Amino acid sequence: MNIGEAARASGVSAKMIRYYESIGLVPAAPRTGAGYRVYSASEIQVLRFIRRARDLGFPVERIETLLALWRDRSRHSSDVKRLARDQIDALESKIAAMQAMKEALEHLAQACCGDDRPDCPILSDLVQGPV
Amino acid sequence: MNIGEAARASGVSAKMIRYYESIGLVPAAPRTGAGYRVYSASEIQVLRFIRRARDLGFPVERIETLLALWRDRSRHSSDVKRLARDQIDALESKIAAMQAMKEALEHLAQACCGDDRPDCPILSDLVQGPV
DNA sequence: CTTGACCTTGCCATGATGGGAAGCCCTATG
DNA sequence: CATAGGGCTTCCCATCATGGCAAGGTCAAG
Repeated sequence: MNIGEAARASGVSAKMIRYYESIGLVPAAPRTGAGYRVYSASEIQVLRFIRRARDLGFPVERIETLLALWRDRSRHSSDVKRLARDQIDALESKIAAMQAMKEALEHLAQACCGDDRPDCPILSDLVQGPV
Repeated sequence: MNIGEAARASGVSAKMIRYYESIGLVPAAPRTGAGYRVYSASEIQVLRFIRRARDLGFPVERIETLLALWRDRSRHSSDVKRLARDQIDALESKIAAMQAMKEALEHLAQACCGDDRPDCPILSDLVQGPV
């Protein structure tokens, strides 16, 4: 299986597969005589694992740990759960920060009549700071 | 006022002030004979404006537009309001995406007993995909 | 044998920010 | 007056994960 096919099968772009290889997240794929990377079903599984972990917002660095746990048959599920909780916490704090921005903006937008006149509490707030 | 003082007064780091100048977000500051940038109160105001807009999550590119509207005395507040609404929408969609990640993870974490045994629905999900 | 699709590597760009180095400048203190 | 320390300058590098492009090799089908 060539890299393009592996990309289609795993949902990870060929570019990213090469990148993951370059940073050591996945082992270097064997090559054909012409230098083409060759993938088998188990590699596809790993790539899909990575893809799904990325979809859950895990940074690549954490995925390394997740993969190590996955490979470790004597792992403790508590370790996996802790990683998940950490990720949940990270997401929560980002969400909270953005929620705060959104609410501040909503307040301002609500106060702005949004017509043809120049007066605008949004700009006033930006220029003089929150009251 | 030197750049360090301007940074302290505006809450924008000296590094960022130079960056904003380099990308044309703020006009080039006048220099002393020795080449030091010099800032006056009105520049500080602009920098503070930028700082607050960044705090509300506006990307620098949008701030350029906000600054233009601010300077334009014949602006329509509706234009400002539209930018604010766009930013609210952008924040909302990012929040929604992260919220979805968080909920998916919470489901998984809830199903993981988190003990010394290796069995873990989180890893199972990553490897075989959401059911 | 040609054509088109695919692969390779390598470089550049993103966005906003920080770090650091090399070197110049200013001020205060001894 | 000399020197030390802190501030300024520019320039380069790194982040994080991803995409794009270009030059060149490869493979398969017609």
